[in-house]
Formats: sequence, structure tokens, C-alpha cells
Amino acid sequence: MTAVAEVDDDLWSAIGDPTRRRMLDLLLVDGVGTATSLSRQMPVTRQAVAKHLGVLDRAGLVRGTPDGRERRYRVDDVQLARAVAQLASVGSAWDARLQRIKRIAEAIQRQQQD
Amino acid sequence: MTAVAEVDDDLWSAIGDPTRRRMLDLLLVDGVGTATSLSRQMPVTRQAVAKHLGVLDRAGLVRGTPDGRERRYRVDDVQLARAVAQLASVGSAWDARLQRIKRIAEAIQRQQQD
DNA sequence: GTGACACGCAACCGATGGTTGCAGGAGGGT
DNA sequence: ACCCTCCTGCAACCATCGGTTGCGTGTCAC
Repeated sequence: MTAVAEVDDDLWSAIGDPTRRRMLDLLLVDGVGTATSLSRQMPVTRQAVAKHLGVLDRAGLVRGTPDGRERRYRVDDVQLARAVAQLASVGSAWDARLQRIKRIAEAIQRQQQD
Repeated sequence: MTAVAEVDDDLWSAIGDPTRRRMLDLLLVDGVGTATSLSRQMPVTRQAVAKHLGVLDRAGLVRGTPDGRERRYRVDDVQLARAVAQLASVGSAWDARLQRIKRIAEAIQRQQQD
């Protein structure tokens, strides 16, 4: 049996946090953002956002470049695509197992009806 | 623009933890399991597993029924299917945004070449 | 009835998501 | 040049959570 889909735990835990998912959404929509600009669109403080940006940066999902007195962050498309692939991978693995269970259950039911 | 996919944060945070994902895998493969039986297949203690089973139970992903001196847990197929759907939903939302950004970028590039 | 096993509860510890507070650097107006 | 504003980074602090150990209790088997 194939082992469970190989999952990058750092990547997953990065997108596992609701706040970070929200930030990724905002960055995708706006294209670019800073800790301050993001915090204005969210119910958390700038410092919290900054910490999350650090996490996303270390996970490679986001890239920050200094620009004058502010620091602009952008989504790394390739890495986010990888993350999406991981979501699909885990999902389809469970899906496959559910199908298998369902088939087994159906088989048992048929067997009992004989 | 469609708002970001509606996501059940409890459900998501339940499956966000690597240990809990592992437990769901084991329960799917074995069909049924107890805190003790699961802990024997994982690098954590029975108590840790029990806590996670509590989280999964509250999230509805798993159902536990007392049976003599042990408590058997089984995956709730419907809820897990819902979780899979959420993963797919968030993934495809990001995917769509990536596509959209790409189209915009291409459009801008064409514009600049005029 | 006694031993073995599975469970639940409680206390404790480290990491993390969140806050407030403060010092410092880059820009803009006068 | 100077000051004011604004964005940033660093530090301290708190609550929650994943994990552990320890202990008391209940159920099965002999």
C-alpha cells in the first residue's frame, strides 16, 4: 500500500493557520502588501501579522523585499502551487480510502444478503 | 468576486495538525481504533492521542462509542468527505487566483509592448 | 478476589499566536 | 536643517495547545 501522501509539514502548518490563509488571500488579491497594510484589513495587530509574514517567508510561500521605509511582501506563485498540490494530495488520499471502505461495506452487505 | 471559500475553522484546525491527520489515516486503514491501539502505532503517548481524539470528536470527524472497558473510535465518513471538500475548495480558490494574476500580468505585458 | 489492562483527570512544560510598549530609520513639509 | 509622521523591528508578557508524567478508577479474565 502506498504510504500516506508525502507532506511537507512546514508548508502544511504554514497554511494550517486561518490568519495566514487570510493573509495569503489578501496578498493574492492585492498583489503586494506590507505588515501594516495587511493588518489594516484584518482583526489582528501589525506585530501579529509581521510574525506570520515571517513564518510564511521561512516556509517560502511569500517573499519580502525592503523598499524605502516599508517592506513589501509578495506571494511566491510556485510555492503556493506546491501547497495547493499538497492539499489535493491529502484530500485525494482520504477520498480514495473512503471509496475503498465504501466498496468493502457494499461487498459485506451483499455477502450478508446471500 | 466570490468571497473566499467558506471554511469551517474548527474542521480545518482539526485536520491541520499532523498527528491528527496521521490518526485519521490509521482509523481509515484499520476501520476502528482506541486511544491505546492508536498510540501503539504512533510516537506519542496514549494521553496525547486521547486529547486528539477528543478534538476530532468535537469536530465531528470521528465518533467514539464505549465498549466494555475500552472506547472504540470510528471515522465519520460524511464529515471527512466534507473536510476533503474544504481542502479542495481552498486549493481551487488559490489556484483560480493564481490563474487570474497570471492573466493580468500577461495583459499588462501586452499593454506595455504597444 | 486479584492482577492486568484501558480509561479519565490533573499537573506540568515548551512552543506558538496574540497583545502592548518602545526605540529607531526613512520621507515629506516648513 | 528640523520636526513630524509613519512604518519597521525588538522585547516582554499572556493564553492556548500539543505533549509529557503520575495517579485513581473501572472492567475483564483467571
